[in-house]
Amino acid sequence: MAETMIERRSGVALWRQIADRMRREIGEGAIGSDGRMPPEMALAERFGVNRHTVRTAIAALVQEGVLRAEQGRGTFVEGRKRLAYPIRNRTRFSEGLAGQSRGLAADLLAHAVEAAPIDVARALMLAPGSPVIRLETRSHADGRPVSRARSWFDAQRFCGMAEAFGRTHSITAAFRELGLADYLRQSTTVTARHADAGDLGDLKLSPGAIVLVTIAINVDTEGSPVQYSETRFAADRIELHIPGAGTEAAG
Amino acid sequence: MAETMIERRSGVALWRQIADRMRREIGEGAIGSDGRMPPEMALAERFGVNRHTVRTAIAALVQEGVLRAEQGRGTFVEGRKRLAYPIRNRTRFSEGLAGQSRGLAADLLAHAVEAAPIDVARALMLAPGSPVIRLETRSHADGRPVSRARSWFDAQRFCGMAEAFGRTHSITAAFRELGLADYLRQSTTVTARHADAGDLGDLKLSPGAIVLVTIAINVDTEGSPVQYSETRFAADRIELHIPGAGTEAAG
DNA sequence: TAAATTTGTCTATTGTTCTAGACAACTAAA
DNA sequence: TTTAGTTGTCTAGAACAATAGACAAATTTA
Repeated sequence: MAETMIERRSGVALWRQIADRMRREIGEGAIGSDGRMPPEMALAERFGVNRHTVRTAIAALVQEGVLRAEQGRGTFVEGRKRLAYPIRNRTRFSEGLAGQSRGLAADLLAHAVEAAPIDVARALMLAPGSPVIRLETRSHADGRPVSRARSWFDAQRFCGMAEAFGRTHSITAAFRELGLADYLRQSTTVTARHADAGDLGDLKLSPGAIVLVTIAINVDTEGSPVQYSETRFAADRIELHIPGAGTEAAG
Repeated sequence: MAETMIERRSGVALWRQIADRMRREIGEGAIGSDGRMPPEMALAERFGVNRHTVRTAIAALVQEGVLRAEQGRGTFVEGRKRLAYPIRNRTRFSEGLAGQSRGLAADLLAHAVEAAPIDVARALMLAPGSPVIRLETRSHADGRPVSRARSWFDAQRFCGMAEAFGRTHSITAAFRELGLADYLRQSTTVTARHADAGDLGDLKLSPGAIVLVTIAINVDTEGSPVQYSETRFAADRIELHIPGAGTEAAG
């Protein structure tokens, strides 16, 4: 059934009325509060117009940066405040974003066992060329990808890492399955650069977008390195928060 | 030169943008403050659109009652608050409306010398059939007609009344030219009825409109009647205000 | 893999808005 | 009376908005 608020022949195009209304309802959280918009057909039915009219309205909001449409998946709310990703001694993906977003998830894009590159070997305190497990993961919040990480682990110590992550979708949980109950962030380096082709695809970015890159080393409670990772965050969706020195006790 | 505030392809029709803007500027007094709108061509040029587009905007405001268009004359601001026409011992047309409106004016529609009808003779304390001057006048405020009066004067005492009014466009000034320095309102009777054909034409009313009719007698400072008049006010443009008994001293 | 869901693209048609020009009708001023 | 200025009406076409249907492309689910 059609809504009452859409007026025809009013001098204001239907798509403009619908776009204005959707923007307002998104702002109020009345629609797309989970980050996902109803399908175009549902909106068309709700407003009593043709699907193409709704598409024109959506296109206007995409242009404004309010929405983002993904073929085959749906239309999502864009342009909300950046999520604050805290970097501290105990940096955990889902803990850090919990409360700020819904639909937190991480998935495994690829994994391999390879000889450690120099950087990785040095960070993990392994001999160059030692076997390491490389995990390519991607994380989502509010139904949109926010980060893409490439992590390396000592292949001997964390043998079933890829499988454990595939089951649990969590580094923390995978570590626990493999006998590592706790780990701490030893160091984090932050840089920024333009998104490359891989970022564009995996993070659904537009050409020219910026990614924040963190290079991090996690260590166990003994101080031995357990993970070296390079993470790319979509800079328009995430900001990194480094708490002051006093906020958290050192490990 | 075109205004900057009119956006094309915005989903809001040009005529709607122009109508909204004109309504606002009228309310602020920035346009049509004298009751008269610029010609359609001037508006079209100002907004950088075709004359027909301006006409659509005007038609919308006419529909709202904000404007009134008169073929051959122009477009005028309508629907403002009724002007308050005060009725007191010293009732003077232009004094009463001064400060409420601009463009006050009165013009002579017709005049004649005739034998006094019974009502008129009684009011003017003349013998029935005595010669009287009949003046048909019309008054404007804010560029629109507000009243239409038929007045009778003693033809002997006020011989050149029609000519004096024709020169001065004012009963008060005409009286003064003819030696009557001051006069007072003796009585006023108010009724209301539907506009007749003459009202429709002279006051530019729509069929079904209402006119307030006042029947008044003015007297000189001696108490002798000098004017008998029947005035028809456009009820949607004028309201009559009769001050309380204490507001003005009796003559 | 297959089916269902969802967004993207294309064609065609209809209705609305805007432009353009001409002329009629009316008013006011010269 | 004539002229200029103004609103009213008509026709025609271009640009934009909305509808309708079909199918492609991508993703998710069964």
